[in-house]
This record gives sequence, structure tokens and C-alpha cells, in this order.
Amino acid sequence: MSGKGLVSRSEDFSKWYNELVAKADLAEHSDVRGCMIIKPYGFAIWENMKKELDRMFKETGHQNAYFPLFIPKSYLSKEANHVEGFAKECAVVTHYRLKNADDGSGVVVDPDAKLDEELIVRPTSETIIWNTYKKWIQSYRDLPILINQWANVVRWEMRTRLFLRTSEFLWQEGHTAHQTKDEAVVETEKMLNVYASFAEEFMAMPVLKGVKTENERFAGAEETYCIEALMQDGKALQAGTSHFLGQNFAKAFDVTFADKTGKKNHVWATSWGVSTRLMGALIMSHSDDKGLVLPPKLAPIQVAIVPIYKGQEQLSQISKLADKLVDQLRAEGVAVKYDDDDAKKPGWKFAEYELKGVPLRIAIGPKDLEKGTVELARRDTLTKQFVKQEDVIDTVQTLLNQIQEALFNKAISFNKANSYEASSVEEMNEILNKNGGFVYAFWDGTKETELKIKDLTKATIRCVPEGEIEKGNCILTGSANAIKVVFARAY
RNA sequence: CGGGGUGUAGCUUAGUCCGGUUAAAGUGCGCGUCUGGGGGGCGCGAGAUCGGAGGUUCGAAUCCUCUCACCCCGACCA
Repeated sequence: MSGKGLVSRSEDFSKWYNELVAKADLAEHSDVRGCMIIKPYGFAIWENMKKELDRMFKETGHQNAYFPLFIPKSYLSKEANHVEGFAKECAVVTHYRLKNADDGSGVVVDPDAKLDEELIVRPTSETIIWNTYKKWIQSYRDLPILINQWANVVRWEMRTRLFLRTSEFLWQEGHTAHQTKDEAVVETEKMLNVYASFAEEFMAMPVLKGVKTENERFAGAEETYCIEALMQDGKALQAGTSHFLGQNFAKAFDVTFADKTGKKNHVWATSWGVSTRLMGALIMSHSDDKGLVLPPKLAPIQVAIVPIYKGQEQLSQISKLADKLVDQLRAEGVAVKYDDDDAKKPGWKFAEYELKGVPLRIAIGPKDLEKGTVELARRDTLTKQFVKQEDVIDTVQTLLNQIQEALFNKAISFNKANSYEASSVEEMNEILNKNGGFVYAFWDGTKETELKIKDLTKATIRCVPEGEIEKGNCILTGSANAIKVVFARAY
């Protein structure tokens, strides 16, 4: 299953991440470049994320649907910016059949099975969805359309990293259609807030809300809202985006509706998504040199119970207590695992559950049976305490809540400690070289300046943060009336 | 696409420079046994046509040519 220790974060953060993903049984590389196999433990975390997000989408009035994987090539060229943004990373289906090679060397593509029009494996579904919405929308009575889909998409990225950027990834994409601009903007902001509260409440990960600069905007969007998180190595990670698409796609696909007066108008649109990249964000937010640290609200196993025993008789006595605790904890909705695997010794299991980020561990041995206690260990602080058997259920629930809160608070402190202000490009560079982090600085609003600063510092503008906009002098050009934005080096 | 690296047992690797009997170790796996409060000990066993193709040679994991794949660092990136 998993070997011993990890490289430390300070030694090589990137290597630490890769080893952690592998050793905690989250995912592994497939034989296809850039693709990953999400293993059951990793997938269980994703499923928990999905479950909560899905609930939140439905609570905000959305329904799930499913649109096809393949998109006719011609659809993609209908929205000019959109195609420009995605063309370079599309997988294309050109044939529909294989045949046995004449020389017996295996199968080859059958040249007779060439498609008249190539199909694109969706990198995102705006085009096929808007092509469909065209048929669904005639009147204002058909609006709004509030649809989400859970799907896989493919983007042929040059360089990939498990969870953070893979050629194929899992995500959800919401696509909504509205009568008015205001309504669409409200929807865009609403979903950004859903993402932000999911990140904070469930992932225990503070995020910065804001809008992207034009340069960083989604291809085809009028405005891209985002949540940005700060990883332990000081690099920023875009954790979710919500796009106000204006009437761009409605115009490209000729989607109009008749309003109450019978007048035809183009529909206003939004799209929003989060992906398995959130797994990467979760891993890099909380984990330590011993392994994964999972927030209780997303942990597939919240409590692991490990028996310590000599011989079958002791084991069966311990099991009696353990089984009772399992029943009681399950009744309270706690995800608990009793690990009585005789092939592994207690010490091995302790290390294993730490590696896998299980928030709480209960050890029960003969001494506990005598004293009427159990040993309760916290993953986040690595502290242990003895708890009376009759208090276990309450204590577990209290501690799970405390851990969730503690992780969030710790992440907030980290975030604060690594947020800076810079009044010159040199100062920003110094800060980034030393610590990384979010750097607040004034920017004159031009693409030229943005790119120049990126050139000089490798930092990009993560967002124009939400709230009142501060004005000052641009850190590059010195021009007045520049706005305060957040820079960081990013994944 | 540039730079670096790897491919040998399920996994991690040694061996490759400098060719030489039956390809080595750790881990994992199976059986037995002693164990058990922080990744156990001992014994036995199974497990590899050394990424692929071609070549040099009496002899190739090792040398040569070609080739495939993946990883890492960059550039790029809703």
C-alpha cells in the first residue's frame, strides 16, 4: 500500500505533494500522459465534496442534466474569443473505427472511417449547451434556465500535475440563461458565494473573492469572478470561477426570447465551475510532513478505531467495546472505521491513518479495559488524551467540530501572515522570493503593465478583490488613479 | 516545445561507466511461528523473457543505432 515517510515540505514542496498523493492512496498516474486514476480513498473525498456542492446548487434552485462529451467542431468556432482560448488544447476525434493491421501487428485506424466533421472532446460545454438552449428558449416564460452538470472534460495541457492540472478532469459546470443582465450578474455573484462558503465551511480553506482582469478572463466571458486560495508554499491557486457571459453566447448561437411586449431579446448567460483541482487545494492547505490532514466535514473516515491486543481473547473483549462505539457513532452520523485487521500491527495503523489524514483515532488496549478509558488522538495537533468510555461519543463530536474550526483558523492565520502590501515592483519581487503569498499593490489597469510585472516577478494578478476599490499610484508606471489588486505566483 | 531524468519482480530501486556462470536487495505477497500501547522478529516459499526493435560479440540489463512511454523543471494555460 504505502511506504514510509514523506519528503518534508520545506525540503521540496512539489515532491512532498506528489509523494503524498501517491502514498495516501489518493491517485496515481495512468499510462496516458497527464491522466490520472483517482483511487477509492481519493474519490471518496471528491464524492463528499460533490455531495455538499450538489446540495448547495439544488438549494439555490439548480437542476442537474447531462450534455454529450463530443462537440461538433463547427460549434466551437461560433464564439470568437471562446475558440481562441481553447483551440490549442482540444482533443479531436477524427475516426470512428479501427481495423486489424495487414501485417498482424495489432489494430490501426481505419482510413475509411473518417468522420465528415471532426468531433471535439469537450474542454467545457458552453457551445453545445447554448446550441441546445436555442431550442429550449422562445419566451420569457422559459427563463431562467438553471442547470448544472457533473462531467469530465479534456484539456490537452502542456504540463500536468495530479489534481492541479490533468488532461482529463472531473468537474461541475453550471450554465444559466436569464432575461436580464442584472439577473445574470446576480446569479454569477450568487454562485461565487456558494463556492466561497463551500471552501470555507467544508474545506476549511479561506478564499479571496474578486474579479479577474481582462487578461485572465475566461474565453468568452464579460466578467470572470473567482475565489483564490493560498497554499502552504505561498503560491496561489484559483479554486473556482463564476463567469458573467453577457450576451456573447446568446448572440453566437442566436438564442433569443420574446419578452412580455413580444419583443425579441438575446438571453443573458452565466457559467461557473469547480473541479477536482479542489482536491489539490485541500491537500496543500492543511497537510503536514506526516501526511494528509483532512477537515472532518470532508473526511471519508472521521474516526478510526485501532485495537491493541495480545491474543484472541483480548481482541474479542476489545471488539465488544469497539463494536458498541461504532454503532453509537454511526447513529450520530459519524463516519467510523474499526480496523481489526490482524495482519497489521497498531503502530503501523497509527502511521497509516495519520498519512491518510483521518481526523480522530481511538486506540483501545487492555489497559483501557481495566481503566474504563480509550485513547483519543487528534490528527491536526497530533495530541492524545484519555477519555472515559461513557464520554467517547460526546467527546468525538466536540473534537470533530473543534478540528474543523481549528484548521480553518490556522489557515486564516497563515493567509493573514502571508498577505503583504508592496509599493514597488522591487519590493513585491523581494516579498515573493522570500515568502510567496498574496501581495496587494496598485496597478494602472493596462494589459501592458500587467504583463510587464509578470515578466519581472512571475506574479500574476489573481483578482481585483471584492469590496471598495482603493486608488493609488501604479507600482510600475507610477501613474495615478491605479487600483489595488492582488498579485501572487500561482499554480 | 526547451532542459533534466527514468524505464530491471506487484511497488521502490541496485547492477549499466569497465560485457562473462543461475540478474541482486528492500518492501509487498503466501505459509509457519513468536509477537502486539508508534511503521515487529525469525524461518520457508512464489514472483523478472531487464520498455520495444534491430545490430556488434563466442557471450548483452550492460556497447551501438533506432524507437516508444512516462516523470520532473521551465515556457503555455478556462
